[in-house]
Amino acid sequence: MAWQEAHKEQSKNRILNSAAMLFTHYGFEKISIDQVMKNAELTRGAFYSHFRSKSDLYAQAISKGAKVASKRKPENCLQDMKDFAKYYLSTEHRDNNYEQGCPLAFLVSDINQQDHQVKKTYTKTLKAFIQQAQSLSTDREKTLQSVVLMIGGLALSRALDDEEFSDELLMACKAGVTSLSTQEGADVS
Amino acid sequence: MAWQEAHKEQSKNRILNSAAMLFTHYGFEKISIDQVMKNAELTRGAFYSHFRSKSDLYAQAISKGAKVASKRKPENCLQDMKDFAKYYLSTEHRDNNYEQGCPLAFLVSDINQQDHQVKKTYTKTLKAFIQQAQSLSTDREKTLQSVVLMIGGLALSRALDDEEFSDELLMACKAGVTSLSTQEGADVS
DNA sequence: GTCTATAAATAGATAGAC
DNA sequence: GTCTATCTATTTATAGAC
Repeated sequence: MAWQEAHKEQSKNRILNSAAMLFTHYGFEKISIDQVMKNAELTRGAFYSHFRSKSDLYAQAISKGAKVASKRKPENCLQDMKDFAKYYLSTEHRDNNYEQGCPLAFLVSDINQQDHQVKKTYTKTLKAFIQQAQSLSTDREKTLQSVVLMIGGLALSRALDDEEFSDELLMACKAGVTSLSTQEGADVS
Repeated sequence: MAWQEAHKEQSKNRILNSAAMLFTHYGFEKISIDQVMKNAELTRGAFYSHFRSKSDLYAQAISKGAKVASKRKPENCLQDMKDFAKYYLSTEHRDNNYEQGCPLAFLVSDINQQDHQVKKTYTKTLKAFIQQAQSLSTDREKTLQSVVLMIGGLALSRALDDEEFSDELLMACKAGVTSLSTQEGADVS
């Protein structure tokens, strides 16, 4: 790869990381292109050399953000759903103590308002997320239920003003995922 | 009540219904005060006689919207969770064929970005929703899991670009709620 | 209480220099 | 590719007439 291409790739990555962080922390509509670029240590004018529009950035940031969140999870998470849920439904994730939260949960109800490309990318990202969870399971229906308990539970817990209540909700969802994966061991047909 | 007060109350109700409808259909940030007022057949200037700010309207619209959604549900819904889930997780609700969708699901990931009053109202509204579900159940943890499957499942299904996949997700959540309420009958301790 | 008019700020996107 | 400067549109909120 030529020097110029490598430099461009590097800039684009800085913009994407900046966007994924800011969008998950503050929401897509609340963040301007100017803020994204300043955080990436660039200026507004340079933006359009990398993306066609703010919406184009959104789609790519969702994909990127989910990959980063995926790499962050603990090593033993791939062993069973229970460990994965413990990480995903942690208070640290809810309170966004990581650099980026999972876009699937943090932005879920915003996606319906966006254009085709954003919805398409979100759908693809959720499918990959389910695929990953499915590898720890045999029953697709139970996998879907676990995924909804995780993404939905995290999203709901973030909307609440009552920490004790929010904690209770996270715990109930973790217990739900555990229960679903335990049922699999003793499958009844 | 004097005529003037009754008139004011009527105007405020028109604004609230307009806002609850537009916010759930198009999102809070995408809708301007001007659009809310035009839909309520009033002009922008009149808005501030009823609400202190757009955020104030948001909080009250969430509360109002949840009440309207609650009144809409079929008669037999109060009998068991299964019937309630069938209504809540229907494709009609997902596709927003009603005048207003349930704000708890339609706006869930937007709430975290709003001010204290909005989060407070959302929390109170969710608690009332759970209270209603709790009356059909004995196990609080299972009630919370069912509520997350419903609100989270509906929110997720709305973000998807793939109708078949979205339908599958709704079905899995309905099955999850059914399974949870069936487990209650044969409680194992 | 409702209207018209306007203030004041911010946003997405483009133009042109280097 | 990145910069500064600017265009154009939209927004929340306020002022003052009726």
